[in-house]
Amino acid sequence: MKIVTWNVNSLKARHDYVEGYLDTAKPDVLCLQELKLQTDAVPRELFESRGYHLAIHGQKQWNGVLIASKSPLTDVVCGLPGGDEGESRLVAATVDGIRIVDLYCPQGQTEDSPKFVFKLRFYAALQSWLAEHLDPASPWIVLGDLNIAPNEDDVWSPEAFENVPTFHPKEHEAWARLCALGLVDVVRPHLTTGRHFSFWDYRGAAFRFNQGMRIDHILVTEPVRARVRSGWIDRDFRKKRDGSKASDHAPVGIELE
DNA sequence: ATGGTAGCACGGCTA
Repeated sequence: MKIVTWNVNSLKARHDYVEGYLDTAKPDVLCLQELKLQTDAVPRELFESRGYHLAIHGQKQWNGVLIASKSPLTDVVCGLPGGDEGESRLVAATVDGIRIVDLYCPQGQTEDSPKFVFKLRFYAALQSWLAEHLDPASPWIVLGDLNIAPNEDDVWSPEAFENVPTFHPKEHEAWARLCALGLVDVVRPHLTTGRHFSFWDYRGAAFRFNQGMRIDHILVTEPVRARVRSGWIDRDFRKKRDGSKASDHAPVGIELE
């Protein structure tokens, strides 16, 4: 069972990329972020013609999340109570007995920005919501663009990102609180060599210089962790294809037994 | 040099 998370930076602009990904990678579950489309504007046929079921929490212009799954999706929940301030940043569903939470967490802009306050509030609400619903002894997957680089080797320059959102001590505390609920990063152990990032800014030829960050993650509870056979980042999908532009994020995936 | 690029939507915000 192959499960993938991908911030596509507009599903409309990335329609052909997603199509190419579905047909080559053939994920069983594909969780997308930054659809930048209302729910009824999502091109359902792109997924349904390939046998996927959909759970969509869309939004015009910004945000928007979606779960596509070969197996039926049940108990769909949209939105994070008390945390998302009406923005579409969380969709959850159960697939083959696994609870999957697809997240697009706020980016935070700068340390002194109201956006950073929003980000920390979002994480506090996420922590409360998970503490209420998640049982660490049951199979859960919390994934998506979490907009946090948890370790020094998850940013291309820890010096440049000191006290900067996405690599801020307060975010590292939020990350630690998530892990304390019984969640563990199952991708990182499979990235054994080099600097492995999932996001590269469009500016400054960052991808060419591999000046990126690892901010897209897959966290799981123990029953899922025991089934993980591999984890990876599909770096090639950050490259241009047939002259069309890529998302600034690459897909991140795991394979379950 | 407070830059650079992309997407949405057509001026300016967000990332």
